[in-house]
Amino acid sequence: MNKVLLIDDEERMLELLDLYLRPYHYICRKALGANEGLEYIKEERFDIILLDIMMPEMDGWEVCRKIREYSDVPIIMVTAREQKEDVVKGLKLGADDYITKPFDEAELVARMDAALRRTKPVNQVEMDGLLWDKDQFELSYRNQYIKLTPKEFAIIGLLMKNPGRVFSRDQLIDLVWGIHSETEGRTVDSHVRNMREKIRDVGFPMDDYFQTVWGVGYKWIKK
Amino acid sequence: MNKVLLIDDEERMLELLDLYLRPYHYICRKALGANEGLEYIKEERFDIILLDIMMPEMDGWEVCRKIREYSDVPIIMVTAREQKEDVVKGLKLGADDYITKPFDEAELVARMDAALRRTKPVNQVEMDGLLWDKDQFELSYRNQYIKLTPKEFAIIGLLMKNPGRVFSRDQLIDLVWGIHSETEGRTVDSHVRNMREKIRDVGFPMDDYFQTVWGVGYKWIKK
DNA sequence: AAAATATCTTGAATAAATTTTAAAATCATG
DNA sequence: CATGATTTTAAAATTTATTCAAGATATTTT
Repeated sequence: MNKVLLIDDEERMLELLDLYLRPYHYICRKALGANEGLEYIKEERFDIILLDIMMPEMDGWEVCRKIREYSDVPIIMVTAREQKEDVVKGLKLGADDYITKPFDEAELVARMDAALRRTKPVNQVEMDGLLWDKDQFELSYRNQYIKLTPKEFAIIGLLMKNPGRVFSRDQLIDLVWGIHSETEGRTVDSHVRNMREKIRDVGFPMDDYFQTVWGVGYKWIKK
Repeated sequence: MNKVLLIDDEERMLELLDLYLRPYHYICRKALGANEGLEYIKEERFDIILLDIMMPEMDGWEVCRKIREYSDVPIIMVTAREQKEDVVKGLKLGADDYITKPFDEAELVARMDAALRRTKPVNQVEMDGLLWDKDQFELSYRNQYIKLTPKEFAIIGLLMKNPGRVFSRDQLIDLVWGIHSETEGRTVDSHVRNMREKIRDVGFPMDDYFQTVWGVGYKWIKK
């Protein structure tokens, strides 16, 4: 879940954005106007900010500049389609991207995701109690620590970060070992075997999540 | 939305390209220099790469060659107007196109669009609720997963991607098995039979879509 | 620097699933 | 209704995955 701050002078627009984002991995706080927005920012930490450009109290660029004085939080500017040109110039002032009204829901979410991704690498993934934490080099399930080797840890991390996607053995070797590796496919199976055992041992339903895709590779199920 | 990787040794150029592309259907990741670029490629999948030719660490062609060792992602080379000649030779090394500085915004986008169109494979098709997804190696109907074998999956994918077109058994063998296959036509029937059963079982009206063209082959109906 | 330990890689045996084949039954078409 | 094409069926052949053990590498400890 990511915390979004919406800043706009129109109540209606705040409602609309909130409604759009609710079904996704975003939780909105609504600020009516620039000043209220700046207040919130001082008190609370946000993952991303959606900021209207045309506001009466203070224009969006001014707000953007103020935020940038003390924070690198990603900012996406919101503008009417017609003012596109101005924005391209304005982006140099520190915003990360912009989006035009009326919104395309998919585009909005895609741009927000992208902005987040640019600023925040994925170092943690959690799935039904199984927690992968890159910073600590630790995989754990309900507070039980699972001791993995580096290869095992990298493989499961890659899969968990990309649920649903199948990786062939060759792809895994490229991504985990590096593209110049001479290691052959069967080696992956060995690591997979050891990893499966270790993770099953702590009671995690490994087979419901980590699956062999016959003739293709392995994948982590998207729930 | 398409993910672009920009590789250049000048911060300024990265910013400029990013600004140009933002208003379009492109999201940029900026890599300062060849090594950083290669790092990103290892970690992330991109739809297209914009690669500067003149870089200190490693020249663009070298980077291009390295990428081509394991990926078919479209690559567009970026060069100063004066070095045009060299480029034409160099394109043989695996790049898809090139563009000269200073940029014409429209041309840049047009060339990128064209490169994508040429190389971007279709990885998803949907027909009346039946979804074929190559990345996930999954066929599903109304959230029911249909377990297919690799051959079955390839056959139905090919047909669904080419609705209305009839494929003879020989054509299917060439396209799915590869042109050097010795497999004979009757084998296709076997796979077709198994596939039909599996897909009917989840309630999809298979026979309305997948049809035998008597004396010729099989086709997927175009709606 | 040597020894101890852990990890990685490989090959071979076994198990599992898919692919192919062949033959019988069915079907579509003139 | 005769003919050739398709579908069905079942079993054999082949391919792919898993497991296991042992040797090679790499890392840590002494």
